[in-house]
Amino acid sequence: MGRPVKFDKEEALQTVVDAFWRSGYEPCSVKALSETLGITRSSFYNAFDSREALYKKALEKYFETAPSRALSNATEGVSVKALITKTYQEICRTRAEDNRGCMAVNGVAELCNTHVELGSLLADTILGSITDIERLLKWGVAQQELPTNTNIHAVALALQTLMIGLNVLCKVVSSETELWLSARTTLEGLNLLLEN
Amino acid sequence: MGRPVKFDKEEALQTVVDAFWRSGYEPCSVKALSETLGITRSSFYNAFDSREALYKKALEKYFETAPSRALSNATEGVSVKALITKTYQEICRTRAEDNRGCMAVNGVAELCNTHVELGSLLADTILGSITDIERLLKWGVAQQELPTNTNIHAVALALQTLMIGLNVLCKVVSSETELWLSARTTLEGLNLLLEN
DNA sequence: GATATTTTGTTCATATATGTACATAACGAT
DNA sequence: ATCGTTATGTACATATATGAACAAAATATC
Repeated sequence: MGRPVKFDKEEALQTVVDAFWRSGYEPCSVKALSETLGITRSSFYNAFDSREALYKKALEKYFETAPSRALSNATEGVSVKALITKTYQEICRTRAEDNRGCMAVNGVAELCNTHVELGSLLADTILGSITDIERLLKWGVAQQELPTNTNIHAVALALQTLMIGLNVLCKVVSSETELWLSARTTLEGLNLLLEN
Repeated sequence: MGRPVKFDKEEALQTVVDAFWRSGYEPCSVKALSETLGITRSSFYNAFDSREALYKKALEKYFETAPSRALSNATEGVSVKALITKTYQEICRTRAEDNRGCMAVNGVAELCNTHVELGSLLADTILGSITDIERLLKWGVAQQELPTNTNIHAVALALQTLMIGLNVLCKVVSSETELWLSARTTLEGLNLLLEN
């Protein structure tokens, strides 16, 4: 059944994730990506329908290991404060290592005003993340970990804003300690800090 | 003497600010900018040394009217809490109007990993902003508006992170009410909210 | 080993992008 | 009106970028 592909498609996708993540969408031309992968543009177009489609696939793959998945994948019953504290610590740790920030946040900043299709896709991921945080906070109220009068939506917005801020700040402030100082201060103010 | 310039340079610079601000650095090629300005590339290169140099000038002009200048230009004696509250309200208001965010924050997200020169310039503006906020908070402590044990650096980092977060979030959440809900919640937690 | 199938390599066509070079145009000054 | 000066318009050279078209290569199946 036809000539076999010369390169590992999964490995290539990971390479592409790293490229989009670090450099953004526009700097990664089909030519540049193809050269990075060591394939011709011809093979590129054959393997991945288009650069836009590939970016979408890369974004999905990115989310498989993004620190924020801990908030989305949480199950009812966990300590909400502990989970939030740990997740933001993890964000600070990983973002301080490299300084690429979050691929989705980078994408929002780069594309929301220039690329209709990807811009709204990225916007939706942020909105979805806010919804996930709201779900988590509701559990926290239900299990009496958080005050009954907690403004779920307001706190979720504040948490998402914090996450976005950290993911951009890490490009300027590369110390994990400094990033965590920022996050910790905000979380404490929101009464969501619970270090073990 | 010599042939007079055909276009208003100040007006052109403002147009360029808007273009860089909305679309980012890379999408604004010399060709695109020249066409927007209605001049030839020849005139462009003659008027502005390079695209990079023009971006720097545009960034300066941007800061002349950025909402955050209120924090940098503040003089000793003002109510720190009131100023901070008002400034963040103003940020939410203006960012909700258009959804361009902050030109510097956009630039950090886009360029810090791809453009050494502009990347570090933009990073420095963010670091400078943190210093400005620290100065303000010190006044607040000195005039006993803020507690003596205030961790100046930590709160400044948190405020800067909030500002960055809002300036990206506004590309996704275009309601002033929602943005302010996020900002208000964080400021309240930091004990910096003082609405009049 | 001939064939169908799929990837790969090459070429074509076209548009963008940058920077330079040089001729021309439009002014002020003498 | 000529000259120096500066902006502008045009042209040149080169590199990037995209997408399609088509030939060539490499496999599985028969």
